[in-house]
Amino acid sequence: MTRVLGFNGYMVLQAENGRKGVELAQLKKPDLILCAIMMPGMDGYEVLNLLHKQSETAHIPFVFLTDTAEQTDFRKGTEIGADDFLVKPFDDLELLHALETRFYKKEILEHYYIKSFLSLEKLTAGNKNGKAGLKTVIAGRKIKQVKKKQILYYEGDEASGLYLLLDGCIKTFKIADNGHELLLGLSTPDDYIGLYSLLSSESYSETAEAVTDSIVCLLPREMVFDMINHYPDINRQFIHMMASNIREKDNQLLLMAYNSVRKRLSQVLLRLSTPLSNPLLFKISREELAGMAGIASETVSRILTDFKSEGLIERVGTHIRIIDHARLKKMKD
Amino acid sequence: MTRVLGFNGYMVLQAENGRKGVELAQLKKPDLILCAIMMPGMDGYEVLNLLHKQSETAHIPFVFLTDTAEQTDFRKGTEIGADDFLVKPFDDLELLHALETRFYKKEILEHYYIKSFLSLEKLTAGNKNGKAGLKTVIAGRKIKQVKKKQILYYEGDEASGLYLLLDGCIKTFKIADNGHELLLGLSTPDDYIGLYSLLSSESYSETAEAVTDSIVCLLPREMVFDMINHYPDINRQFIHMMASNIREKDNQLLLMAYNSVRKRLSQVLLRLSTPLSNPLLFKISREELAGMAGIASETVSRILTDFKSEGLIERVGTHIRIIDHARLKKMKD
DNA sequence: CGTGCGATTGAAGCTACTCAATTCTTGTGG
DNA sequence: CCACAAGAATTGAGTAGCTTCAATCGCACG
Repeated sequence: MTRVLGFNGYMVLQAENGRKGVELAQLKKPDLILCAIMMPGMDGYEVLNLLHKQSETAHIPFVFLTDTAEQTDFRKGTEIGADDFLVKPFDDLELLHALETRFYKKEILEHYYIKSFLSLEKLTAGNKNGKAGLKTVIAGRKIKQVKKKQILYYEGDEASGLYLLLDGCIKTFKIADNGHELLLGLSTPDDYIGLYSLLSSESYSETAEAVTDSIVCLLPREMVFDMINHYPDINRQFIHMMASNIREKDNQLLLMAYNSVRKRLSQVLLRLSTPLSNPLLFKISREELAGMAGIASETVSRILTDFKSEGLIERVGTHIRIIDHARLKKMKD
Repeated sequence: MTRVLGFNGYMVLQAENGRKGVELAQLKKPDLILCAIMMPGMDGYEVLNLLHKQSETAHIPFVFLTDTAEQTDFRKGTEIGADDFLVKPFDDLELLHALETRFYKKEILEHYYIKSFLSLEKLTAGNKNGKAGLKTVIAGRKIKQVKKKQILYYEGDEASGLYLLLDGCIKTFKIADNGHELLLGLSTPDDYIGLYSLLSSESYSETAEAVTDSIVCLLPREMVFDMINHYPDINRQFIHMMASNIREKDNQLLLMAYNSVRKRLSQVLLRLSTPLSNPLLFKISREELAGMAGIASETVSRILTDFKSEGLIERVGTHIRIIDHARLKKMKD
């Protein structure tokens, strides 16, 4: 591989084991890292983990090399921040192609890199001292593309960090014994995902899945705690976010407990109509609506038809447009 | 009044208006304050509010003087921390009696004063520097008795502070349109009440009512923010408390949305069995159980009878004893 | 020792769920 | 660009599970 890459104009540095590889990466800061998963001593996951804890090496694209025979935990790798997997046997062309697409994608993500910086900067609005410090703290954040329906993390996974959604839409949900899923959050750009799990324990308490193709930025666990401890503004924002969230959940709890599905669905529609880009027209699956309101998807269909005939909403294809916002709000039980 | 009190061995200081009264109180730190509600310029509520913001004057017993004719907002007064009301016309004996009971009660509450200090100290466990500072911060907290069924605060009231429950039991709930109430929290000694409302906005988002006679300690708004800003340990504890709370609420939401009332009630019973002093035997009204599980109280009765015949619980009078903890946990939908 | 509130039980009715069939959308391959 | 298939949405029928209303019972408190 070293030879092939050298012929093609790449400059290659080698390390004979995991520990030396980490040291080399920290010293030389390469443009990309290729790393085997199965290694004696420190394995690939550990290498990745270590490099991601350091802000100077966290943003370097990281590609795992793995054998077909090995049972590879792709999910684990993706979650802790691997960018790609190269499965042996692969020929020279495949190798080069993989690296090229990786570099190409990195370029695309640069745009979002700036965006994530702006979002994070917002957190410290008004705080002059230490802003330079924040820059170095957040310099090492990792930007990741998530395809539609791809899982960001599963309930029970180790909470590796906090996700900042830059583009797209991500839902978090829990699954009940009977297989129904309840949507807990529907995140839009600039929202934080997994904050509560990160702050309360070691593992995620819900599953996060991309509703549409999305771009997220992963802030590693340590970085988040650093931010909270060193930046009072961020601290305050997080506290405020959590406290507001609790109030909202209390309201939802009340709704779930004592209101008809009609009312619940109307509230869900209103909740959706605020944050989304086009405030009155949006596309969402019945399944998802059902998950948000805690009802069966068939019932959603029925009620939406009722709402339509009552002139509250309009259906444009599978899109929904809210017509009578006021009357929807005043919905009786 | 000055004359009567003087004859009876009290030393009395007078102020001609609200502003001067505040200054005098701050300067002389009296053992008790008598204050009219209706006054030109600064009214009694404002006086009380100002004095409660200062830790040196916050703990001084405060008694309002009011006319029968005046429409007095007793609730508002009690909530912002008044200890008693003297309604004119009153004779000398009534005046003296009121003051004596006030001083007597203060003495009783001294015991709880120490207890509240210990609770607060727990928050800073492990933090050595600045503990002395904390002592002065929390020195001015106010201890209050709340009788059974008395309201601590109503939903919508201005969030004047955080309550630390020292003794008794307090429930927080919201009321649905159809009149049903949903219990959001059942606090036992050492719990904080109203934290989320305080941190997220100006007003309480739920109602708090004493289930049994209780003793609470009011930490004024400013004091709480001071504590959060200056004591990283407290900050961390609060963040952790909130994050855990969110996770718990998510679980409840899931339960409410997709589980049978049987399962919901079983979970509620389990939830009750952990924090209470006697872990397996407790007394709670059907109404309250219904409020926690979000179901009708009649249904609670029915299900409890079922549980009993299935050997899961036992009813001793109106008390409930959990027999088969394990089977209750594994309850199918 | 009575009284009143809370708990229990019964009966009836309705909401929203499940299962199943049909129609509509969307994405894919030729 | 169209046809087709797979999945999503809608509609229908039947029913379980809870709620509501109402009557009776029993415990706890003064």
